[in-house]
Amino acid sequence: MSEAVSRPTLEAVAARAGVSRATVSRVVNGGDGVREPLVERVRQAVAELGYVPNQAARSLVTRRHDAVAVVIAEPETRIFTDPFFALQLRGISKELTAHDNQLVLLLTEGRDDHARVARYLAGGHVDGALVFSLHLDDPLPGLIEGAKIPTVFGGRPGWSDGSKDAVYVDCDNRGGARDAVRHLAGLGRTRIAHITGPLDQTSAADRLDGYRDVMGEADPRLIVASDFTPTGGERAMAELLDRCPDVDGVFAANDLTALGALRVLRERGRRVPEDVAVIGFDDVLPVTEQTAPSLTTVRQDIEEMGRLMARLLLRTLTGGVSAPAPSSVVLPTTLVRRASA
Amino acid sequence: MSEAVSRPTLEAVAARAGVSRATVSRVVNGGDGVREPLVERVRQAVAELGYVPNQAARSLVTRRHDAVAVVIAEPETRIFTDPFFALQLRGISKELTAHDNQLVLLLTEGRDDHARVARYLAGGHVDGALVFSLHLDDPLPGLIEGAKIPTVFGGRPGWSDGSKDAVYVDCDNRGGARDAVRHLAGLGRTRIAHITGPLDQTSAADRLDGYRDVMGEADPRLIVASDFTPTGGERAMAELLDRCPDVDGVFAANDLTALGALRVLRERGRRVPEDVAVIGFDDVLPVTEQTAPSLTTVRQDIEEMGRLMARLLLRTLTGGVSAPAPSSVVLPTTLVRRASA
DNA sequence: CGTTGCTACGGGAGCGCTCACGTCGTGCCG
DNA sequence: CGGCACGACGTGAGCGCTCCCGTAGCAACG
Repeated sequence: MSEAVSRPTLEAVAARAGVSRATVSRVVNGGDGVREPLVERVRQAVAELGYVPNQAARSLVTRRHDAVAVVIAEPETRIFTDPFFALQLRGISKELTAHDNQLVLLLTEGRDDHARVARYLAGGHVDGALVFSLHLDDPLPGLIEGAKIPTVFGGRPGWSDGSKDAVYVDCDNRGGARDAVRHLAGLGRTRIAHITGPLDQTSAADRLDGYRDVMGEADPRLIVASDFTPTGGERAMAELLDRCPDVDGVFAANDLTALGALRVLRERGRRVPEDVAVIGFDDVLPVTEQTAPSLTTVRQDIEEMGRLMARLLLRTLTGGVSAPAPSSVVLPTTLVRRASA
Repeated sequence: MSEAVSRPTLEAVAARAGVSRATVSRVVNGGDGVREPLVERVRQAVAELGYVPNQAARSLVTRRHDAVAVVIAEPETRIFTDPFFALQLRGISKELTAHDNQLVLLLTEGRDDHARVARYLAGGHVDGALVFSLHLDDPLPGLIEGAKIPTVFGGRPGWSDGSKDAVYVDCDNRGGARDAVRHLAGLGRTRIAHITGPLDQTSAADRLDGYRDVMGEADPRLIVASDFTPTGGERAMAELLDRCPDVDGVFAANDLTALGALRVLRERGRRVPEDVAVIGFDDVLPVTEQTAPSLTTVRQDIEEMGRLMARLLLRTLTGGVSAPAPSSVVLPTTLVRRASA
C-alpha cells in the first residue's frame, strides 16, 4: 500500500471540533442547517487535520460518483491527427471540472474493447457517459443502452433502430455544407466537386447531403469518397483531377482533407483560388491558418460542443429521472472566408 | 437518481448459489481456494443475476481504486496540434486497461487548476499519477510531492530542488540530437543551425545540448529559439535565413518546427535537401511522411513511452512500499532517413 | 405557563464489500 | 484407529460515509 498514514476521517474531525459526524458531514457538504460558529469550528478542524472526504465511502451510500466516462471509439488513428477530439475533450474537461466531476477516459480499439467498455459503464463506476464518433455499424450504442446509463453522444448517432431518442450534440453539418457550396457557386464556380468523409459517419453523410441540396443531381463524378485524412484528401484530389480536369471548386469534407487537396493542386500546378477554389470544414485553427493559401472553411465551435455535451449530461444527472430529458442540440456553423475561396 | 433497479449484491449472488458472501468474493477475485464445482455454481449465479462488483464498496476496504490519474499540464494549445500527447495517451490507455485500471484525465490550464489537481491527487481517488510536460517553473511537482502519491513523469522533470529521485520515462533527447547533427555533418554540411524548442522544458534543452556536443562553440547565430510549433518554426527559419544566408543544414527541435521551417525554405526558394538539409525530431508519422520533401527525423517511440510510464507506475502500485522503487527509463532514438536530409 | 412548531444537532443504522478468524471435514500419519 | 494438520468454507466486524429520525432547545402562541 502506498497510503502514507491513514488519513483523518469524519469521526476525527468531529472529535476535534467537538461535534457529531453528522454535523461535520453537513458542513462539508455545504453547511446548510448549521449555525455559523459551529461551521467555523468544523472548518477549522478540517483544515487543521487536512481532512479530505473519502469518495469511496461517500459513493457507497449516495450512489453517485461525480465522474463521467468519455468514450472515444475510433479505431483509426484519426484521433492522433485531428485536433477535433482534443478540442472537444478540452471543452468537456472544463465543464466537468467546473462542476466537480471527474473525467474517466475510455479509448477503445477493436471488438473486445467494446465489451470492456460496456461492462465498465454497466458497472456503475460513473454517473454518465459521453460517447464519440459512432459509425453506422458500431455495436457500442446497443451495449450502452443495455448499461442503462445516461448518455450524450458527440455527433448525431447514425443507427436506425431503437434509441431514436438519443441525446446528442452536433453542428449543422448539412447547413454548413450548403453554405460552403453556395459560396463556391457565388464565386462563379460551376464544376464544384465534393470530397466526402467516411460516409458511415453521419457528419460526413450530412455534409454530402448539404452538397447535394445545392448541386442537385450534378455530375456524379464530382463526388469522390475519402476518409477525413490529409492522405485521403490527396488521393481523392488526384483522382478528381484525372476524372474531371475542368473542376473549378472543391468542397472538402474537413480541413485535413482540404489540406491534402491543396497539396495535390499545388503539385499539379493549379492555382488556388484562381483555377480551383477550395473550402474545408471544421476550422481547426492551426491547420486552416497555415495552409498555403490560408483555407476558407466552415467553422464549428468544437470546444463549445464539448462543453455543451457535458452540460447536457450533468443536467440529466442532477435532474434525475423526473426532470425532462434534455433534447439534442445542433449548433450553427459560420463560413470563415480566407484566401482559398 | 438514475439507478434503474438496485443492482444485485454479493449477498444476492451468495444466496442464489447457496454459499456465503466470502466464497462469492473469493470466486469473483480469482477463485483461489475454492473447489471447482462451487466455483462453477457461483460463476453461474453471477451470470444469471448480472452481478457486477460495486467498486466503491471494494475501494472502501481495500483502499485501492484501480485508477490512475493522467495529468496534462500544458497551458499552451500544443496538446491540440501535436499528436505527441494523443500517442502517449494511447500507450498509457492500452497498458492500463490491460491491467484493469482506469484512466482519469486531468487537463489543467492556469494556477487554480493546479490547486484543484493537487487536491484531487491528495484526495485518494486514484492510486497513482502520470504527469506530463513540466516546465521549469511548474509548481505542480511540489504539490504532487505533498500528495504523497506514487507518480511517474513523462519526460525528465527539470526542477532542481528536492525530488531528484523522481521516476520518469524519457527518450534520449541529447543522444538523438547528436545523431541528427552528425548526420547533417556527414552530408558535408558545415553551417548547421538549430531551431530550439521552449528551453524551459528539458526535452528542448537536452536537444540543444546534443547539438552543442557535436557543434562545439559554433556560430551562436546558428541557434535560434522557438516553441515546438509550426508557426514558431516559420518565424525561426525566416530569422535564420536573414541572419545566416549561408546556412546549409537545419536541425529542428521537433517535427512541427521542421514543418514550419520547410515552408519558409520553400517560399524563399531554397531547395531541400540540396541547398539546405532539414531534420526534425519525434517522427510523428502523419506529419513527417507528408511534408514536401518527406522529413528525415529522429524517431522516438512515443506510444511505447506511454506504455512504459503506465507499467512503471503499476509496478510500484502492486509492489508496495517494500518493493524497490523502479528507476527512470530513457529510451533510445533512431534516425529515420527520408528525403529532407 | 403549557403547548405547539420549528430548527440545530446527535445517534444509529447500513451502503457492499474484504479480510481475519473460527469451524468443520477430510486425509494422513504413527 | 485416534490424533493432528491442513484446506475449504462460513461468520462477524468494520472500512468511512450519509441519511433518517429522535431529541433538545427556543420562540411564539393561546
